Amino acid sequence: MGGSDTIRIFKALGDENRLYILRLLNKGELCGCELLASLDIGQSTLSHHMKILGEAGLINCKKVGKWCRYSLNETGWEKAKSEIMKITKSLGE
Amino acid sequence: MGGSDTIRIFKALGDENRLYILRLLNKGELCGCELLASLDIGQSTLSHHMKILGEAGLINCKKVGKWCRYSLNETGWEKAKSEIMKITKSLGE
DNA sequence: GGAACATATTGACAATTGTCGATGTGTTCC
DNA sequence: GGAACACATCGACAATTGTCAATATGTTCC
Repeated sequence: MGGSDTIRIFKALGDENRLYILRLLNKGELCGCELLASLDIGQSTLSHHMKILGEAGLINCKKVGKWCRYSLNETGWEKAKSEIMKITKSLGE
Repeated sequence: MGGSDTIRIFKALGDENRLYILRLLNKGELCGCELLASLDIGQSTLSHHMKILGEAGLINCKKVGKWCRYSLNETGWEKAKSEIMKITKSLGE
């Protein structure tokens, strides 16, 4: 069962700053300091959010020198989609 | 913009009991007392969860006598899907 | 090695959330 | 009307969460 995996994903999506971060990453890879410039939160808070998004499988962090190049990670998104599709299968027939 | 609407939806999805309720409703309409029998929470807690799901546009409540016939509501689900599709548009190309 | 930078971790705190028991509201049926 | 039932609301409380400042870790470049 995709039980608590799925919960973790939707929890991760249920925060304004995190959703905003994901919308930014949709346009391409970004590092933490670039994200920080677009948000109104401290660096430690951003780091915390990135951890939650990473643990949910929604983003990746590719280390390049002292930077993290953050990008969307397909696996978490696929789980979210498939859960929604499973529940709404009976709708719209 | 579908801003805080979307947040409310994902927040609503990010709870174990609520996700379980939605999976049950996927199989068809149910009233509160039927849901209650399948869960391990009190009646007031269930009512609270149903309110959150309703405000998120994920379920409907069709009043029939003293019962509520709860069912999935397409509008919330469509918003969730479209938000996910929008963010992941750049993936899997 | 040391300064400067990017990110992670820690500890503290306020705000939000999930839960409960008790009570309120509205309906059915005797 | 009154009992029994389904659901909603209220007030309280513990657990979780988002945030910050301070500090730690790891990297680059002089």
